[in-house]
Amino acid sequence: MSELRFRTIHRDGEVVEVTDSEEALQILRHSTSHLMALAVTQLYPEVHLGIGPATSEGFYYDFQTPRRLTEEDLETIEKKMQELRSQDLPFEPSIVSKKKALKFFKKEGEHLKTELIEERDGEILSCYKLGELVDFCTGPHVFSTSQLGAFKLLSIAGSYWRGDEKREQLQRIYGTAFPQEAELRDYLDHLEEALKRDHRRLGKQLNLFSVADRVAPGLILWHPKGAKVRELIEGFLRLELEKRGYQFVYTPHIAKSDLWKTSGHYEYFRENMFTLPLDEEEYVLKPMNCPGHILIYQSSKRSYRELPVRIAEFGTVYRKEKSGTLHGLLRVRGFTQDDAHIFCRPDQVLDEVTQTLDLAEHVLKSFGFDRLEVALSVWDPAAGKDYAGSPEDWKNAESVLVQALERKGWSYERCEGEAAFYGPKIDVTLVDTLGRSWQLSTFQFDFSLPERFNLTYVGTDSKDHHVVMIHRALLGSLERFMGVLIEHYGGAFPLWLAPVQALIIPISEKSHHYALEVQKALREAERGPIRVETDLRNEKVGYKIREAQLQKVPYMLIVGEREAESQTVAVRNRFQGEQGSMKVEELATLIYDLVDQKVVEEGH
RNA sequence: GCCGGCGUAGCUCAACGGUAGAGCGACGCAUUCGUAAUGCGUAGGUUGGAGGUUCAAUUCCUCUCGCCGGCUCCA
Repeated sequence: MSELRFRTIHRDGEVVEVTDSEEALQILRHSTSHLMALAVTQLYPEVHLGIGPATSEGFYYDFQTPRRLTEEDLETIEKKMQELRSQDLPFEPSIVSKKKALKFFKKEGEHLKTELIEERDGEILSCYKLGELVDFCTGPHVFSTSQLGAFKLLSIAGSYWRGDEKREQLQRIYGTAFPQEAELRDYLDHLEEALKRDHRRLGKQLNLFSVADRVAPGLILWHPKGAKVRELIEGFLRLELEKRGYQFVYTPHIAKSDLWKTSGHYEYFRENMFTLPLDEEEYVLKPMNCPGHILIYQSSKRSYRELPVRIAEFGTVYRKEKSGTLHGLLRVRGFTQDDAHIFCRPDQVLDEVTQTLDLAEHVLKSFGFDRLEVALSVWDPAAGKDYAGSPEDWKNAESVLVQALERKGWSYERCEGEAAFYGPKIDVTLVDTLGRSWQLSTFQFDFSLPERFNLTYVGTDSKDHHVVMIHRALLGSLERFMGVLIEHYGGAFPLWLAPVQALIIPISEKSHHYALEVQKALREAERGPIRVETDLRNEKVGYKIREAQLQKVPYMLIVGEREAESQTVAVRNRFQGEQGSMKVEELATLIYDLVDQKVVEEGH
């Protein structure tokens, strides 16, 4: 981003030189949104204005529109904007009394603006006039439209007024703006690049998974290659968890609704649950794994000596998500959580939480993720919500989470009122290539379920005590994680996760026999099978290589008569190209080393 | 769920009231080839589904299913 600084006009008419580029960019975008609003009101006089802020990627403006605008209208609006910009219109601030402002906007029929002004404290407020458009706005703005940079309108979408789905729906026009034309072009290129990495597109191209109309929306068919990657992810996790004392279980996919009544899900999570009638009974397709794990915990009397008990499951759950929210692998109706529940004594909680954060960090780093954001969600005692657990419980739990975060040295954002009703939590999110945040790891206290199921252990005093329960997931859901992983690597999985690690390419039929020998040797290698396939099709080498490249296979092993003669393979790396010939055992060793270290090669 | 857009061969896309087409892929034949596409041929479609308007619908209208961009919600 270029150094950006310019003079702005503030609400009281003061002229200020903005030197912070980030702030200047925000002002530029906000001012561009006003220009758009002016263009829209000129073209379609019947529209009413909502709000039009700058965002991290650009800007938008919400309009109430009697005639529905479509994508085709964007071009017209953009042209109008260009035209208006060239008139060098000034942004003119004014301070007016609330009373006068209300009178003005009421007269204009701007009921949305009126609503915002009415809720505003104070007797005076500011407006900005651009052309004939007067907007209630605190500014600041650029001086005049000639200061605006390059802009482009991107999309049009619905949005609820004030983000409330019970209120009317407006039309939102998204756009972006940059100081320089070249920066805008770079941004548009970036969007296109992101599109190429879209996991839905790559899922199809690399034959990893699909979603079939005839099955249902939001339910994933994992094809052999996608299933292989998932299996590798699960295998790695299982190993790491078992090392740390987790015990794996399996629990049924359906259970009588009574169980969900006890857990409280039937009451609080009902609209998200699939229910099935069965004879006189009603069954529920499990939306969560906790009740099953709890019943396993409860299957015997637990002594303080055996705590903590850590019960883990790759548990597949089903949730009735709203149809409009479904999105490839990232938002689905059936998904598998890498779920676990820790049952422990109060004095063990801090260590457990800290260890779990350690584990999360280790696991996420192993997959090549290091740009993470951490949020601590706590209650808002003032919200008057129906929280489970006592104020002391909440205070203690929060202090444990904070201590654990401090031990890790993680910076985090404290989100008041964001906790679930049953306990505070730490969430780890990852920002994907399209700039969207996806929650992966979560660590949640639960004050509700131990109560509802009366979960106890026998203490040293031989009396029953309530156990502390923590829900935790590291990858969140395997579906979502797979989606994030695909986009992160643009489909070129690191060697240890690649569904096919090497493709053997015989030069002609004459080398088929040797190719299959190499395949056998690698599949039956001493340190474990290497995932290798052979392309025996009647095609030229170049053709097979091109396809392997497009399939992002880490190694291509070209074999012809020379290689058969010397018992070698000609190695080609998907990023570095030709690597020369080596003995089959040498190649196997190379692969094992890279896999053991979970190396992420250059070129991603 | 809501608002807007879009559904044509396995995939990517043409045709937009007048007999549905291309490239890639698949299959067959020839070729036996050295690091990102060998040539020729063949098959493949109730244009997502149902109804309607019309002499005639892939094209226009209604409903429905699905997908896409957002909003709300969320792993």
